Amino acid sequence: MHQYIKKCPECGGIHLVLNKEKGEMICRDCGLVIEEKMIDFGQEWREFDPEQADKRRRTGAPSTWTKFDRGLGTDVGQKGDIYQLKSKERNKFFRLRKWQHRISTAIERNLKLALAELKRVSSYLKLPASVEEEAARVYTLAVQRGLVRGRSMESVVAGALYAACRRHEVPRTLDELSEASGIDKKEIGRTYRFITRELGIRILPSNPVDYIPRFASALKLNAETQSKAVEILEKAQKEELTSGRGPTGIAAASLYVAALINNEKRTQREVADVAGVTEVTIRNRYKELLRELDLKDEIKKKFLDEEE
DNA sequence: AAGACGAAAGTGGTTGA
DNA sequence: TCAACAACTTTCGTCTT
Repeated sequence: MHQYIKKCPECGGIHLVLNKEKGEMICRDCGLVIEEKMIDFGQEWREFDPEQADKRRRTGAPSTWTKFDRGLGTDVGQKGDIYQLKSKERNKFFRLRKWQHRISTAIERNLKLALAELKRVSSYLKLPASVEEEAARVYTLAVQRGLVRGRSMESVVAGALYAACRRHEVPRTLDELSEASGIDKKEIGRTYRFITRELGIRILPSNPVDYIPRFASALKLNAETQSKAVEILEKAQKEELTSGRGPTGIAAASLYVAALINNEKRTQREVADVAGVTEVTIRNRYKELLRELDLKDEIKKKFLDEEE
């Protein structure tokens, strides 16, 4: 995925994300899909010898994880043709059908419900289709491995969504997921950790920069301030101020400082609210930022400018 | 009166024995 | 499995605008 600094026509956010798999440009702020028709004709794999070519080439109907059977359902014959068979064969068919029924109903019924819930939550959060798809995939795997047993379906859905968001660098906080799904934050965190561990999904630590656009637009800060915040954030990362700290706190502090510098002052309270952290955390990060980066000068300069 | 600041105690999660 | 630990929160009193 590559990130473009480009303005979103819908919400004015500056971060558009190109998703090559789906050929979409997605706005991280509002989830607007900008160029759905963009097509990547390239292969994502390379062939070095015929054996690999055999393994890697494939084709078939497009399949999707957001349908409970990935749009590839098969039923053991229902129609009249089975009555042409001898009774022995017929019994076999009935047996197969019964088995298929047993296996599939449990999982399928669960999936149908779960995917409906998943759709609900993801549209509430305005998540792009690619994330929804990813979450559906994760959930399906979880069901097949029996990881849902003992956990509520909803919490696993929420956990899958959270994981999908992180992977696609469209992070939502646990609080937001919690609000959208009505599941306790802790519960989501727990199932999230559980299913990612069990399924061996690797997730990069979330990057504070990813939060900037959304917070900024929630605070109605202009694009300049956003860029400033990103700039500050990058400096902070160089100084290793970011490791170990909660990404939202750092993002919030950078925005707060950037807003000060750009004469778009917001109170700590306002920033804290949209970022889902407390004022205290912002203050701590903000102090560190001032101390470690030479932002003091910039703020001083700003005041000098005002006096003129 | 509202916002900013900082100290102190509490909470939940991670880590390492 | 338990204790130490860091990050973050809550709460509250004080200072500044």
